[in-house]
Amino acid sequence: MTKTRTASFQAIKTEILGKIKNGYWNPGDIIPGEESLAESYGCSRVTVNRALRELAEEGFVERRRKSGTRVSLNTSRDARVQIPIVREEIENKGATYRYELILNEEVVAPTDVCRKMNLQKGVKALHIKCLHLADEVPYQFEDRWINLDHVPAARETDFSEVSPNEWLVRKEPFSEAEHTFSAMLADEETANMLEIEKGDALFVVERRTWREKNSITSVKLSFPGASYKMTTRG
Amino acid sequence: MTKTRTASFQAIKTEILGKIKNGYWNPGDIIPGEESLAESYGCSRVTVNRALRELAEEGFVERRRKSGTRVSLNTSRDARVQIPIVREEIENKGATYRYELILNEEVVAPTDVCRKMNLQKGVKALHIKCLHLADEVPYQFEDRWINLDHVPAARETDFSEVSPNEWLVRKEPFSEAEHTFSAMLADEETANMLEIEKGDALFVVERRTWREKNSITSVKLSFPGASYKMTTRG
DNA sequence: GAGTGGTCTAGACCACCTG
DNA sequence: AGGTGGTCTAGACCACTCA
Repeated sequence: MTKTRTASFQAIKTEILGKIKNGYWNPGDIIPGEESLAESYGCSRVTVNRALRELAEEGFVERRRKSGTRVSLNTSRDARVQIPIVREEIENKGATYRYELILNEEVVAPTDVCRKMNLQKGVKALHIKCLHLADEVPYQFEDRWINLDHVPAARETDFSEVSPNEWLVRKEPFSEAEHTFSAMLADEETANMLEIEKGDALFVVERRTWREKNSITSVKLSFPGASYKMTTRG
Repeated sequence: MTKTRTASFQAIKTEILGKIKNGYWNPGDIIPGEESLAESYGCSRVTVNRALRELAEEGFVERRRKSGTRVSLNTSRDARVQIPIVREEIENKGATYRYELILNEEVVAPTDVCRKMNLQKGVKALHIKCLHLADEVPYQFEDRWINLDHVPAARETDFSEVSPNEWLVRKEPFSEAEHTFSAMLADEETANMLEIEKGDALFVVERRTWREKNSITSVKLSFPGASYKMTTRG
């Protein structure tokens, strides 16, 4: 109603969010349609549309054609996590980055890897293990499988120079990624690699990426738990 | 050029992303202006604008007035993490949720908590410990501090019935939050609470929230590492 | 079938940044 | 000072979904 002079989708977003916050509209309620809101805010429908679209992206409302826009029931919130490139992450801390290739072989993928990457049984894939160091201190142990069907170029790449992480980012950008975070105890191999004790805490990130529904890679990144923190704002 | 019949910002996004992926435009390169792209795609500038705006949000390009749009140098990407409400998380798995209050006292906050919550030394705050169970199995141990200066109502709330998590969400659902994920070994108290062994792996989420720059709460959530996974798509 | 959101257009003005 | 992105408008058509 109060037509803010600097009328904008931003102001409308804030106003609508305010009405959700203070209980004017409750979870599950349907809020007025775009047209009606546009009229009451004295702006065009496109502007209201953008405000609502962004609120929907941020999870505050849910929209459906015909039935309209309603305040989300689900109170959970999205937060953004930055998934950095290891090298950049280390260098941003002012440390010197070093990379060490441990293993690079084309072998038949074990069944759990086949499942994760939608591979047929018995198909060969590229298995790579490597270590990322910050100022010569082990920082991250990487255990990766690459789908050679979709990334054949990986076969002829010299991963002793470039880390598969960076190479893939540059050559094979992904469209979809799935990350799983968990905590576990270090097994012997990982402990040796990271120069910690077997049974120490590990922060583990498992990442699977796809390009147009084609599986590209599946990787397990292990960090010494005490040292790794990932921060996000939400 | 090839005006896709279903011409759309989406198609333009894909096309531009393709040119970034296949190296037609490299990181750091400036890509043509909106007007020029609009002309070559045979669409309006607003449509190109939306495509580029979303690519910028997703981190593929960076935009600045006057200087234009360039392909991002920083290859890191944002992913979205869902931070669920414990009860919903458990119930969504089909398990029965139960909540148990362990501790609820108003005490002088230790220095590390003061620092985290911007409290003056010697100020009292509400300290709550509680346990969330799924089908009677300990699922999450919560160790929380609430700032009574900004949330005085917490003093008179009966947290044996409502978990502080849900109570706060209902009272102040839209505060700013910061999350830190890490892995650590269970200390004795946490191990007892979660019915695991001391030294087992824990997945730890620390969350701090604010309302208008006023610190509300600081909480440490511990999960048995092997059982907790947090998934994200990006 | 009808109502709502999803998107597009053409033209316009503004705000910011850089040279 | 001028170029580029940021946003707004009015009107239009489409697509999905619910009754």
